[in-house]
Amino acid sequence: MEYNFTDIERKWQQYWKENKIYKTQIDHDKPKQYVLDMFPYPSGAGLHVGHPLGYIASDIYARFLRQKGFNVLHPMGYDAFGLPAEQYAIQTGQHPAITTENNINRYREQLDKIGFSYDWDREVRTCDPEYYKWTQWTFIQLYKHYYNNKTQKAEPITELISKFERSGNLDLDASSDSIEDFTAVGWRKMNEKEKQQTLMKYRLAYLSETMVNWCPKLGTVLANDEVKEGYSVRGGFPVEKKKMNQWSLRVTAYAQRLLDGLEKIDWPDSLKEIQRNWIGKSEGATIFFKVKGFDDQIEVFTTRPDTIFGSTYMVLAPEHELVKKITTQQYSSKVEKYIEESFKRTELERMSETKSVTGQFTGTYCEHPFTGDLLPVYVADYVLAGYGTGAIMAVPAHDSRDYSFAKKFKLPIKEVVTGGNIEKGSYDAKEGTLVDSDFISGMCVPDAIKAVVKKLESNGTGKGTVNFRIRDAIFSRQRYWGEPFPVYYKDGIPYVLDEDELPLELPEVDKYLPTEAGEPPLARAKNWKTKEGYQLDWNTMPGFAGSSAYYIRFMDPRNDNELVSKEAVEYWRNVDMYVGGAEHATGHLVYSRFWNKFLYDIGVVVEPEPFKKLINQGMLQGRSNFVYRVKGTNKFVSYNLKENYDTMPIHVDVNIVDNDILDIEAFKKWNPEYENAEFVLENGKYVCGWDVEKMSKSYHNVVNPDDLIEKYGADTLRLYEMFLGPIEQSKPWDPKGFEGAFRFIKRFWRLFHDDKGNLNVTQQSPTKEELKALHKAIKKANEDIERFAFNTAISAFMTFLNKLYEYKCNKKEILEPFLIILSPFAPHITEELWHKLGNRQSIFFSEYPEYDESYITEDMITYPVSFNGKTRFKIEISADKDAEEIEKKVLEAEESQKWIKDKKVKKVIVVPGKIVNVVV
RNA sequence: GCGGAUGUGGCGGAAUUGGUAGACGCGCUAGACUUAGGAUCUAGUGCCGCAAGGCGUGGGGGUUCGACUCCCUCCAUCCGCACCA
Repeated sequence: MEYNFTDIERKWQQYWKENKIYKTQIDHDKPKQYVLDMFPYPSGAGLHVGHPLGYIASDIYARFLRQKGFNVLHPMGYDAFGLPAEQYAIQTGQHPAITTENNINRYREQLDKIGFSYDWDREVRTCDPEYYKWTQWTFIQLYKHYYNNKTQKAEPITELISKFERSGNLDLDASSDSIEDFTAVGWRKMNEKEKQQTLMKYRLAYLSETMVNWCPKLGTVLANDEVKEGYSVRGGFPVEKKKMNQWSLRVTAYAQRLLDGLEKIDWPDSLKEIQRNWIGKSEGATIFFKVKGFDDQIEVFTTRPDTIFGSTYMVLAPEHELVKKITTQQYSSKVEKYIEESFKRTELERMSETKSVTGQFTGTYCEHPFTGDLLPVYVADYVLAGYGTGAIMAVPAHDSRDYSFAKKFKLPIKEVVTGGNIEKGSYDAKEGTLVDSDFISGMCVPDAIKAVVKKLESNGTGKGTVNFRIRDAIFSRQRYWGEPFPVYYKDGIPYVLDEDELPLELPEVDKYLPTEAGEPPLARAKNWKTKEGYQLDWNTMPGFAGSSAYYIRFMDPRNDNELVSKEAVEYWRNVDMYVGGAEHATGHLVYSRFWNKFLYDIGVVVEPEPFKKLINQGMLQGRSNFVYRVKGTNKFVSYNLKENYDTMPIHVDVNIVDNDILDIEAFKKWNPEYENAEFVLENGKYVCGWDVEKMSKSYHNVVNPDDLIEKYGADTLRLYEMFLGPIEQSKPWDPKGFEGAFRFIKRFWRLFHDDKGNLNVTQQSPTKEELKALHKAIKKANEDIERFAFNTAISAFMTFLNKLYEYKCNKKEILEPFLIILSPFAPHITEELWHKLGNRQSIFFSEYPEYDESYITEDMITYPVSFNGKTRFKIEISADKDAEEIEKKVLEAEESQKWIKDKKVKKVIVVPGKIVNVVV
């Protein structure tokens, strides 16, 4: 009898569900482990085989840890707000809640078939009011806090107010928008509106008029991480800059802590590096340059204060606030024209024209703070408004961009650091000696930097500064399908709702489109007002709002009184193992770290970092097949004959190709165009070409997990996905290799049965050899699961199974532990056999077998003997022999003579237990 | 341009600390059972060579008794960032 996986898998999935095998509760007697997958956005396309890769890995890990005695939290939910459901709603009028619900049900069905060990009682959906109540709650807390740089944490805005009342903002060091100094008297003189406007500049969630990424096609603004190379990540639509009044989160306040925290977490280096670049810390100096003829100063940021004596002109970004003010009459029309043109150019054009430099002289000059020389001030869009101060001191000799600008506008180039050739190009390296630089001449670059900063600070013309590239996250979206802001407007001033009014539920609208006036969809909602009649905010929150704290909510998902109870958060603390794709490096993984740090500051969570260890699963690529059509005909040539014809390759559905042999009949039916196709065969077969590509419908190489489960079963799918290779690597899906995993499952089943399909397991005591094989497998499985190397663990199981066939072993004492160590990988077949052997409880309540070293140690060791590093023969030597005896044995051996012959033995290296190397 | 990663049979990959390179699986070859098999089992399978033997972890160089592993250098591929001052 063959293994009937369909019935057996269904049976146990049912059993696990009914008996709530995976239900998890706080248990103070057991150590906890929190194993989490990045929860999916439930798309309409369903899961393909690449999707569950990480879920399978974490599931194996979670099951393993349970058997090792840990209390494991392993939940799953849905990141359910988002654009695709809303776009679909715009097209069809179907409410996004319905689309989302349908997609979730489909996902759930697919997930269930794979046999995951999630505690579904903890499921959360970000679009559920019970859930987003706490997203809104956190927003309110962000609104009610500011960041105190002195204490390096978020503090209540009420404390800020009392500081203002005491001494204005004079001795305050807080993260804020640019703001003028005011005294306590000044504060008291402000009216309500002015006070609110002032506070807004300090809040961690704040409303401000800023340059945003506006995507007209999506009708919304986007955060920086949602834009890539001038296009929206979702949808790929062009994005432009626009000034708008928007909510933002003051992520920049946490920049240093976000950077420092990376040191303490176990994440892939590449991912940490991406975050470091994103945060973009650079140390340097801000320097003030007096503008001649004005009271104003231009503040610049530079990482190379040492090159200050090489500065020959100044540049302001077109958006810089001083540009208009300081431009002389003579140049004003030219400057205005330049600014206008540069605004017209989209980000995209600006980027594609990297090489050509543009700019315009303003007619004004600045004074050099040390020499008093006059430097011309230009406006040019190679200087970005959003970075540093939006102004630079140009040092053409030591900055390649300044160099090409200087060349174009015939500005002087003055070398101040040795090592380059300024005739040919700029010398940007931080190595060399300062020259022609007054008090720093003769110093090396690092010393010169320090000396200049010191001087700037002592004469008040500048100071040492740290600058970050990371920007505050824009938090408003002009879309329907997201969390409404718990915000209303009174006399044009925003206020947040009381916490007991949450959740503020998403209202119904007649259309999911902006209004005629261009207002967001929520402006369509009837009576979108507080009970006092104040207008509620029309924006909704972005995708990362709901995903920033879902791992916290999983700890206590049904708590209606708080985001998470003290008891739950103190027990589960944070995620021990987080598995997901690297594409979230600058989005979700930055925001949730920020969100967590804020919640940490206000005492909601107890760990400064949300995800202790993180593993990125690689992508599963598709393996595409091709047929070769003779150009201009309906004739197809087999792969190895195609050189004789003028052909073009055409993607063919991988489902009608087996082992690269085309099913010709299926091909004819596949597309009516090919119904009468002719074929040039080799050996009576049509051989297809192949290539590894992205898995995509248009390449006809998508593999669907449901089809595979139907044909081979979930255990085979799980096993094969893990066997393919290291989890973090991208690798192609080989449909043929899949059958190897299936063979293993079938062979495993047969080990327990006789030819007639009856259970056939004996009570005999195992031999030494059998025990050795078992304990080797236990050891290997243990080590490999711990380092997430599931592919090698599976090959150890295969080796073990091969051994048992060799020994013809069907002894319970060996097979039962084998079931347990295989069960995290193949839960269904092992559960079935476990029960067949007479066990009553689920195999997942059994204890992981203990590995015993004594079974593995060998009496005899086979030493490879090499001569000059080349292995020549092997020799068996008793394990208790010491190096001297081994050397003697080896040299006496007959085979040795052949390699020594007349040569002299110079040296013999013996590594006991490993190898022998003879140098002749 | 900057930063990171990866290069091992026909293919996916293994070698955890410098110690038998190619485990395990796919594919392939031959055979057994079979009406048949795309089921199962047995044997073989890095390359060259009849063999002895030689060559072999992207290329070149180095350290070492010994290098996929460490160092230098070059090449290729992938990913991230990109006028970031």
